[in-house]
Amino acid sequence: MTQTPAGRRSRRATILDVAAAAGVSRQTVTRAMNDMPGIKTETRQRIQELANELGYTPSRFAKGLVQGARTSVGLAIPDLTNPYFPAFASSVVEQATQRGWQVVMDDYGHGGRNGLDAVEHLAPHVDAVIGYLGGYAGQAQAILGRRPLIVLDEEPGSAAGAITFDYRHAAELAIRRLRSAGRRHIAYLDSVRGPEKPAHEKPDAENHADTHVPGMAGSTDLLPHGPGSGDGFVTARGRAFAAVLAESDALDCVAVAVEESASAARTAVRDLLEQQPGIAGIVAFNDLVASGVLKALADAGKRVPEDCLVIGMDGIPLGEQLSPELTTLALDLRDVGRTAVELLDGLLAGSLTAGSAEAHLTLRHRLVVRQSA
Amino acid sequence: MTQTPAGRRSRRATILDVAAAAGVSRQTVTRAMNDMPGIKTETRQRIQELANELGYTPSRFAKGLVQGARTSVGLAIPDLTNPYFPAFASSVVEQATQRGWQVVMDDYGHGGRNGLDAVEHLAPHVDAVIGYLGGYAGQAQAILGRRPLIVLDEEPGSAAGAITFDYRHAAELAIRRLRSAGRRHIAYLDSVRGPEKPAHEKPDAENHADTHVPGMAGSTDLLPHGPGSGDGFVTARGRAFAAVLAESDALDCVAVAVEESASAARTAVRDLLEQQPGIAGIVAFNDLVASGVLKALADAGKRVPEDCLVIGMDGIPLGEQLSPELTTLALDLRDVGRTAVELLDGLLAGSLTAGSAEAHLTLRHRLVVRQSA
DNA sequence: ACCCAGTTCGTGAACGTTCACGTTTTCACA
DNA sequence: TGTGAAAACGTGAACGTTCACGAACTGGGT
Repeated sequence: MTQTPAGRRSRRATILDVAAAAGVSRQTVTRAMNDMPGIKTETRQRIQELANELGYTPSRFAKGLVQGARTSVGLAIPDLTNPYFPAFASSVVEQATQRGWQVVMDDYGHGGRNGLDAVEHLAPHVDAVIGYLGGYAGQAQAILGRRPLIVLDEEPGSAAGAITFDYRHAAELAIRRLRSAGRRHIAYLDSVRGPEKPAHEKPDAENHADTHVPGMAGSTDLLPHGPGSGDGFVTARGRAFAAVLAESDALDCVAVAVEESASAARTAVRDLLEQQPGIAGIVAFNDLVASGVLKALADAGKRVPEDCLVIGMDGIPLGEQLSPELTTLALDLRDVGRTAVELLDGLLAGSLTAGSAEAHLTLRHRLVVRQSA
Repeated sequence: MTQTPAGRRSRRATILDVAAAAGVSRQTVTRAMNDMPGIKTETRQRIQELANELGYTPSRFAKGLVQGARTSVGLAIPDLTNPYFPAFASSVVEQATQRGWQVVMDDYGHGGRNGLDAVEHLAPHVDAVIGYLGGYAGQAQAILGRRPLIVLDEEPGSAAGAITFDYRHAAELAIRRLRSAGRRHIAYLDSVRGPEKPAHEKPDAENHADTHVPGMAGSTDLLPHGPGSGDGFVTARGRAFAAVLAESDALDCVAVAVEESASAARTAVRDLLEQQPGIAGIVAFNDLVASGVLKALADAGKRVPEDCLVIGMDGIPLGEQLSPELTTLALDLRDVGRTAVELLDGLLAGSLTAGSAEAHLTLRHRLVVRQSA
């Protein structure tokens, strides 16, 4: 009937091709393919073999069109290579799979793309998005329309839901630890990465800026003085640390902002120690940076924790493997992923309303004491 | 017209709802939504606003049905939490995105699922699959029918394409290094994870098996004696190491199989060193295991590399942060991901035929010499 | 007033599947 | 040999969009 020569196959086989080959109707093929009742076991097998032979695969589009969508969620992540994200992504995938959802993933860190590009890429294919967008919550929600968006580590704006972190609490834990160990002269090693930094600007690893902050009660003016200023407190984490610092008794803290890598941190701390050898405690933007700090301290012949305490942040698995093992402000990243999916589930089910207070959760770090502090 | 009350929305808005609201036809709405020519800018804007207001999102199913599929590839990965995989996954996503494809991801490591479950879960939604399936290449390809499957670290079987690794070459590199350093008494620390091990069997970290293998030329009988035997060479990596070992001059090698974690490796090596303090070189299944080896050696007061060399495998970023920094048989995981996507691209474009020799690539490790060996 | 070209918009058909029925076949039992 | 119910199978309609084409409207030049 068809003009297609036997050997070649010009277009995908459809259900009608199988039906014709088996001498039955569409519906019978449907019954065979989906293991529905009301069909003889014999014909079912015959059809399945025939389908296999013809290379027939049901069109997911036709199926979705008539059956209504299975939920598919987009997952936007800046960089899987950063050890912070895999545990989170893994947890999201696990939770979504449990619910029978599928996860369309975009790692937008490479090739100069940003969180908004990721959402634009995902939007046509998904019913919702979960992601670390780095400041594009509002615009992303506009692209998605009524479909729920869960942003992480960012104020929700117009997004349907959000998970943020209590960085003030984390800072309090770190500072309390430093003070109870009697360390007065400390440093905060921030990341140069602000929330909306253009992706193509490659930060210079050598070019870091020091800012001396004589901590004194009442002085809360520790936010960046302006764009491009030399202040070392750049990120939300850093600013929270500065704020808590200002409210507490006099601690002498110097802030340095470096590229978010171990090697950049290593050179930065080397330079810092030359200028200020008396530093007795260092809090790092994250564990990756902290690992560079440990290396620099070892280079300088300082003992950790005796001469200088080191506290990291995030609690990635790397920390346990370092020596000394890293004390860190840990986040249960699998818990973060699970919570994000639960939020989304609530929004999709209607038990939660988009933009409501219940759809904005704040999680806390806990201090995991190992060897470095 | 519709019975839907204004406040509630019972079903998704369709293109007809927008058309009715704007007083135009379907086609005009299509033109407006897809930025096609042949429409007044004024009406275009009016329709877009209206669509936004009604929460209209074009059905991806209807669109796909009429336009023909955008390629969507499934990515099956055993465990994103294992630092081996993120770089690979990230690279696959990057390459796929560059081609305008989307990636549906499944991390099947949690909840007792295996590679076959992952493919079953992905199959209805994708046009192809790339993945580490751990021995299910054949059955997975059967599920996918004519859709191409690229398996990694596994013989292709009936799969369309495959990427395997030259573990013999890696073993040669390691052994050459050990011998040129004059180390005769060595150990291989394998993983207990065989290729098709049932997922629910949780290996006991304490229960590892030693096997003493007096290396001698000609003795190639180093494969496992049977299921559950105590032989330490369990994995493809281990067996390749054993084979190369047997072909080379006498090296005294003990093989131990442990759970694939740093802590398990640590205790195993502790025990091993008590029995055989003279071990002067250790090759580990992967870098994670190697990091445990480093800890155990430090515990025992051994200096690395003076007293004992340590060589890891995979070249994950962790290795650089350890002290001493880990010498390792590195794989460029981004390259692996890129190659997998290129293979798939060739298969989809027809420039490569499924199951052909050209569709089976073998990549090699290279020895990255750092401090530990 | 007329025509023509270009612009703007509308209509039938098709994509491939499932759903809700309706029709035929089977078969055990009276 | 009917009979009736259950099993097996078939048919129109619908899902929501785009494609190919055709119709109507616009405006400038004669």
